[in-house]
Amino acid sequence: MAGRRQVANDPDRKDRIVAAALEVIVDHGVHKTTHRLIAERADVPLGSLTYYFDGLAAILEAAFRRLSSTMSVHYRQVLSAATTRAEACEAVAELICGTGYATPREMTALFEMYAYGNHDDAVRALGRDWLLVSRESLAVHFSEATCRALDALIEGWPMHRNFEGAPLDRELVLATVRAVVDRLEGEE
Amino acid sequence: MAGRRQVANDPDRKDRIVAAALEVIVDHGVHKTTHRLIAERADVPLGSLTYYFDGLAAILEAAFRRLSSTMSVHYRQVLSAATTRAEACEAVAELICGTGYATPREMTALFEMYAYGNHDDAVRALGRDWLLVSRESLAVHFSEATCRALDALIEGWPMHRNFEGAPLDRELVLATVRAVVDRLEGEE
DNA sequence: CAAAAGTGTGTACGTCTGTACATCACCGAC
DNA sequence: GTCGGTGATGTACAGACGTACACACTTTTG
Repeated sequence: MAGRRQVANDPDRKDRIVAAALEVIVDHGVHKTTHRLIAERADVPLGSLTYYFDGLAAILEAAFRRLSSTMSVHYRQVLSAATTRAEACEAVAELICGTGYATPREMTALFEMYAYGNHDDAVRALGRDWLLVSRESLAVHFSEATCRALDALIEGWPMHRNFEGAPLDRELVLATVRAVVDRLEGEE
Repeated sequence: MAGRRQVANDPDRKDRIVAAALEVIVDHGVHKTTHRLIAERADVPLGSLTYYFDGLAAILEAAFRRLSSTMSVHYRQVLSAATTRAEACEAVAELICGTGYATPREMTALFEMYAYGNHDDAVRALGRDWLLVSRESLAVHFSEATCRALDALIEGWPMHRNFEGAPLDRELVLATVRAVVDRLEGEE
């Protein structure tokens, strides 16, 4: 009978590969992401990639999984810290305007994920999950209808910031959020 | 002196290539878009692509230019048909929920464009232009601040529809649009 | 100790890629 | 007719790609 399994020499090597893959995706785009670029970035031999992963698609899926996981955490943190409706509105504005969620690099990665998800079932599922997570975080404070509307704002507005390059007008964002919340939830 | 220039055998061949490129992008994603796939789809010889375009990047740029042009037209049509504020709100809801703007295939193409734009300056500029066009179309009916908020909704909401697969709740969309407009423009 | 088993790596291979370019088909000028 | 000259194409090629796999190394087993 086989005894205790041996321990990997470098247990977090797999994680390093995934992290490196995400960086390559952000810097070059999925369309120019290759085994060799990732291996170089992660400082591991080329063979490691095929040893730990079943092809490039598996690496990309792991990278995007990491991305959505990272963002979900911050997303939930910001929203769960709010206790009143007013605070929740400010939290939403913070998500839209702030630099914590959706840094420029994360936005780039998110675009790549959305685009790639349309051609890869596993990543598409990841996108759906991410949608549900964000909606659940909002659902603590708002009705389902309001969640859908706010979610659209949270996704759409940072996209514009990404193209314009200029920071968003926080007052305007907050006013819009409050307008939606007041209307759909009923004033106060 | 050289006489009249000869006429191309197939003057709209270049257009066919661009159209085919966009289809390949939608079906396979930019990351799997190749000269050969495009040529096959357009039913032109491989050599035509290098004859008409300076590399794959140029083809992709032309394809995305075609996309944003197509969408701009419909976008403007829907918005310019409105004469009152109420009609303009319904036009915005139509853009978000309707099947004319942002068919599933167009949404996929748009994702590819946004993702690719982060790695190609020409396409990035295209994204900025598209942003300005949509904002100008809205500016006919609304203030600049309102345009920004509505634009975020118009971009963000169809993204969700894309992932959920289910059609949007038109009543909810319309109510949200009105909420934003009423608050930012002042009630009536 | 030797042997076996498992972990990790460097290299080599077949395929596919973008692109250059010699070549062809066609048309107007003479 | 012959002869450029231009639009267009099929092919060939160098390089990059994903991936398989023989091999080396380390640890456990006997």
